[in-house]
Amino acid sequence: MTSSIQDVARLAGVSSRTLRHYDQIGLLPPSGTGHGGLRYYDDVAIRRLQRILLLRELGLPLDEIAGVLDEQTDEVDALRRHLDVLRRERGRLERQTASVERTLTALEKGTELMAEDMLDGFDHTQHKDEVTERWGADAYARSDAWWRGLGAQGQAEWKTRTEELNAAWTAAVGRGVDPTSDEAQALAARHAEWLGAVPGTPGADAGRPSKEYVIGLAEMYVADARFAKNYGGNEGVTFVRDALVAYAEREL
Amino acid sequence: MTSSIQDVARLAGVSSRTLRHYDQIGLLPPSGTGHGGLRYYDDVAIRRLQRILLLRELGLPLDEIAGVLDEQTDEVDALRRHLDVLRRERGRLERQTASVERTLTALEKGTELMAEDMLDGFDHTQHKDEVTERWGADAYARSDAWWRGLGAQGQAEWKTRTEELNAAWTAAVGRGVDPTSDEAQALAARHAEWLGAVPGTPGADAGRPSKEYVIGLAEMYVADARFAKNYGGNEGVTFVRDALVAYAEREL
DNA sequence: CCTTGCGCTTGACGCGACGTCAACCTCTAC
DNA sequence: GTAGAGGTTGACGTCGCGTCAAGCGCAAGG
Repeated sequence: MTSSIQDVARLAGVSSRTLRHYDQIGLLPPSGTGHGGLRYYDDVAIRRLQRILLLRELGLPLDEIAGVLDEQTDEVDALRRHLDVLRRERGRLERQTASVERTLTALEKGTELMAEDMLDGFDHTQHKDEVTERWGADAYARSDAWWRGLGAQGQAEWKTRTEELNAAWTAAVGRGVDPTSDEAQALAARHAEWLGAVPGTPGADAGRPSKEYVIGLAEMYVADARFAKNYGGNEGVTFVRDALVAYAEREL
Repeated sequence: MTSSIQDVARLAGVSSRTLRHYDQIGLLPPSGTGHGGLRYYDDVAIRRLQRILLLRELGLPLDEIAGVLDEQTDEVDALRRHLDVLRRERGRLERQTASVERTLTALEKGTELMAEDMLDGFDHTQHKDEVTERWGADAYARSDAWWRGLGAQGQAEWKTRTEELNAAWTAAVGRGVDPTSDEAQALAARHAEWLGAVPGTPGADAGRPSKEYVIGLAEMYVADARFAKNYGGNEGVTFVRDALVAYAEREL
């Protein structure tokens, strides 16, 4: 009892292209070929196809399936390895979903804030006291003038970037990476560059903030509870500090 | 202040190949090129890169990122759409993980059973009563002889296929597909073919089980509590019955 | 002056599992 | 004779780059 490729395809719920693909890669050669190269499948081939489809349904890559079916690999082993892959992937997606959700709420909060008083924005005047106290009223005045000069559009854009940076930090914290890892250091670089873009910050004229300023700010982050909620709790804010300090020591 | 491609790559924690790719697809053209086509990036380009990387980190495809950055798409909209994609993908992975876990335990249970009395295997003699009662002692005898003739290896393989079929059914139930969908019907086809492979079943000589046998068996599945746990509870077993009946009416 | 080596360039293939034409063949029915 | 159904092989596209391969410009060392 042999069947044509379309019959098999309909029976198994796959496309004929898939069957020809499986033939091409040697996973499921037809049991025979007729006039003009037509492929014919007997019930042995169909049973092999059904095992292939089950394993494919479980997400195994085709070459793994080939290994399992040709007895070169233990099925239970292959499935266990695959389960690891699935779990990691799922974890990645969970973290990514959470990141996107945080970013969305941040953006929405940002647009709310935008409708209110601009000067209550995140990093700018919220830190007025610290800025004037540590770096002088002059620095604050320059920073404030720059902020006003941005205009509504520029301020909104700046806020967006600020929220993005926060979201990136909390995402990195959530992934549990090391503060000295390339990833965290890249974030620290972005953070420093972001700081350096504000004319009031010491060293901004040279294009990058001064080492002392960055380290001082980083320490202030852990000392001030208001920052903890911006960077994902105590764990998050110490992570940010460690990354920033490491970066400042190395690059500034 | 312009930087070379390597400087930017290190700063941002990506490869230079990535930057050239972004240039190629028009996502991030360098701010200028020098002698021999060398790419130079100013701080505007670097900030654009940083926004790109943040959005990429959130899992957005590059063309979506381009749309967002070039203001052709609303950022919040894009993220919300993306969040849908992420959630669906995560759900798929969760179901897949669960399927693999069920299959693994089924396989392990199968190997345990194999070590015990073979004749206590799932579908064979467990149904002895029903088989003899409905289809006669003759059918049972032929089925039994076939089973013994399989030998230890063949019996083990048969059990594996049986467990796989069960796992596929419960997976389909978990995904909530329709009993008349192509997917469920393909499973029903596999189920019928599996039944037809046992010489004792009516119609097996013709290569496929008889319509009445399949429907009768399907109804028996919902009537007998022992089947419910094999196919994922009451919901599962009625699903299996519906799919099998629909298939038998159409194809047998 | 020549070589070595670094950093950069463009160009191209590879991955995974097929979808989707395109161009052609074979058989049947009208 | 011709249209149509169902098959064939061949090749490109997907997505985000990694990874050669071959070559160019420039600086240091022989």
